[in-house]
Amino acid sequence: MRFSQLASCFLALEATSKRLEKTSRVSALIRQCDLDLLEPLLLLLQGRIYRLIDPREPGVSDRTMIKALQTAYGISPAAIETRWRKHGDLGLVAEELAKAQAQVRLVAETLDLQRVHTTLTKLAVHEGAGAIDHKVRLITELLSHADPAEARYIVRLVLGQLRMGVGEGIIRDAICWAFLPMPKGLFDSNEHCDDAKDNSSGNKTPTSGNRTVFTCDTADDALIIARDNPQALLILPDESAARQAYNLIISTVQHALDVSNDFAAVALVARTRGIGGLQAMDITPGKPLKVMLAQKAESMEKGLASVGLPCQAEYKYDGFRVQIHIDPHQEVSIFTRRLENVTRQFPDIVSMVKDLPGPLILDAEAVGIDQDGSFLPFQSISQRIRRKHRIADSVRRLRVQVHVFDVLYRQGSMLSRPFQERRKAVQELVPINGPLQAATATTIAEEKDAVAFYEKALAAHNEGIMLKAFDAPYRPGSRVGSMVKVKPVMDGLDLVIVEAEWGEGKRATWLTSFTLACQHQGTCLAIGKVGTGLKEKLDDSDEETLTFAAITEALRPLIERQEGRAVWLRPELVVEVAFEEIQKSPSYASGYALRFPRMIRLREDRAADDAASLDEVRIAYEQQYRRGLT
DNA sequence: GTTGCCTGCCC
DNA sequence: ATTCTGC
DNA sequence: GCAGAATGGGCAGGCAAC
Repeated sequence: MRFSQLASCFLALEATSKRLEKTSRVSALIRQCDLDLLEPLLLLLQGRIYRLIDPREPGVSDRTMIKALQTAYGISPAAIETRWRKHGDLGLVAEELAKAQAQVRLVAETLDLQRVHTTLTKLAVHEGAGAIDHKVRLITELLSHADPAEARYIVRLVLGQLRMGVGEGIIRDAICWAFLPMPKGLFDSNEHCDDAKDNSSGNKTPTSGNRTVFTCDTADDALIIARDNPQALLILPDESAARQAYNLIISTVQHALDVSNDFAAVALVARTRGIGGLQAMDITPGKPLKVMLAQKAESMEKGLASVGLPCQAEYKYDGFRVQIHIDPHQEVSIFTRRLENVTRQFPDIVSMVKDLPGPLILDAEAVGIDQDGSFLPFQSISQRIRRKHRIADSVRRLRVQVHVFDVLYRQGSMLSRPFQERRKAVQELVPINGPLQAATATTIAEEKDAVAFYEKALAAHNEGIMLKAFDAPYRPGSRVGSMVKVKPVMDGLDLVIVEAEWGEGKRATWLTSFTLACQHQGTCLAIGKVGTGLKEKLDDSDEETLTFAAITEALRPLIERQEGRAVWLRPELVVEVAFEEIQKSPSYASGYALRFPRMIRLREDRAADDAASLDEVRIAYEQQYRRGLT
């Protein structure tokens, strides 16, 4: 397959926000792709170079890419930054430069998909001195053969930012559309689907001919027929049944992805062994699963409404997520939320669990504790997560305590078991106290129970609580309403904007990142940046809406100097910023920084002198750890 | 030899 | 991590 | 209701620049 085919698919995907159209285009592409190219194709469609579980990384981001563009197109870094500021996307910069060069350059080899992927793979080679030069050469080599559209996507692939609105959901659905039996009549009325099919694969798609029509009474019947007849076209009694059947087929693929985290393997099984093959795929202790994520609740009331009563509440610990595996040989491995293997970094956790009855998969939070057993701030424990050297030393200095809150595998997969049952397994497996312990939890019958437990959690220096629906299955990688977090709302601070940066992607024409400062003896001391909380679109029903456009215009007259994407401002505009915590900062001039900052509103009534002073920040810093003790 | 920028990944 | 947005 | 794309601070490691 030529890389240009992928590039033109990317162009079409970028041009629409409609999910069905995206799904249709992706499915057309994977349907016509040779089976041995499925792996690179599916990776590149996701904007990845390596599989999720592959520990390799390209090691190239903005700065190295600017060097590569400099080498490839002979343009100075300053000029590249200027164009970056204009387009908000280095891929678009490359495309522009490639266009300008196309007139001078004579021949170009055509790039094929396999070659592009293989070359990108080589970015990860670590070879000490000269590594950056090597990466620059690899990128330059690809760009020298790329037409403008290809250049755009080569750059974005290297940076891991396709910005096409295509994620795992659409690729999952596309695998279904391409390789599995489908109910008739669901998307026929959607013109885009037919469109894409006709355009890119004509009438001879592997699955469109020779279809046997089956009439099914229910969605469950349809799934059975689909399993036994890979070429089936399913006729359901009505649209609702057809949709149910479709959802069942999608869930089958989702299940296979959940347990494998490997799109190419799943696509191959779908193509060669159909639904039965997908259903037979199962969790393998030792292979990581994605973790289930919690939604944030605006209040206790809304949180409880989301999970339903009665429910379970747990402390929300300020540590990091660990998925602990014991395989059939009783070998332990530990994975982070992003499926990084951190077993080597945590020998202490390995010894905590090594005598549990495997095979087993536990979901837990690891928290740092000091000599007295009180919690350490997240910054401390984070020193251990990526450590490669002097690990034994760090194990001695930074002790961890592991709070187990879920069991995903115990005598078989527990994913579809109700949470209540999984939680019972936690209690059977893990003690209440000690270095490895069950997360502190309670049953909530009504709101006042939850409030009392929440107060207790805060008094014990936790971030807040988790609320979990008793009957919910474990949904790897999803952020669903059956699991919510409730955290305190912190007071905001009024701070002055002293610098800003132009945005990227769809926010390229606005200032989108703002450096904040507090006051100290007549000068501004930086305390961090904020770049979220503002809206892209004006909300007519809300007079107070703060948009990127509005703040950009408010700041424009204050611009003193610009360089690349950076903007220096006269410190006049005051904004209210919310945050979770004030931290000691090793980098900001004030000595403090805000954890999870977000913009609340403009304070046009305030002058720079009215912004928070360093003393106020210091007081807020000291004060925050007393919360919940009163 | 030391410092500082860059990257990726925790939150 | 938080937040906003489109389907 | 969910996925995706914007954006935050700080950490270790690794390379380049000094």
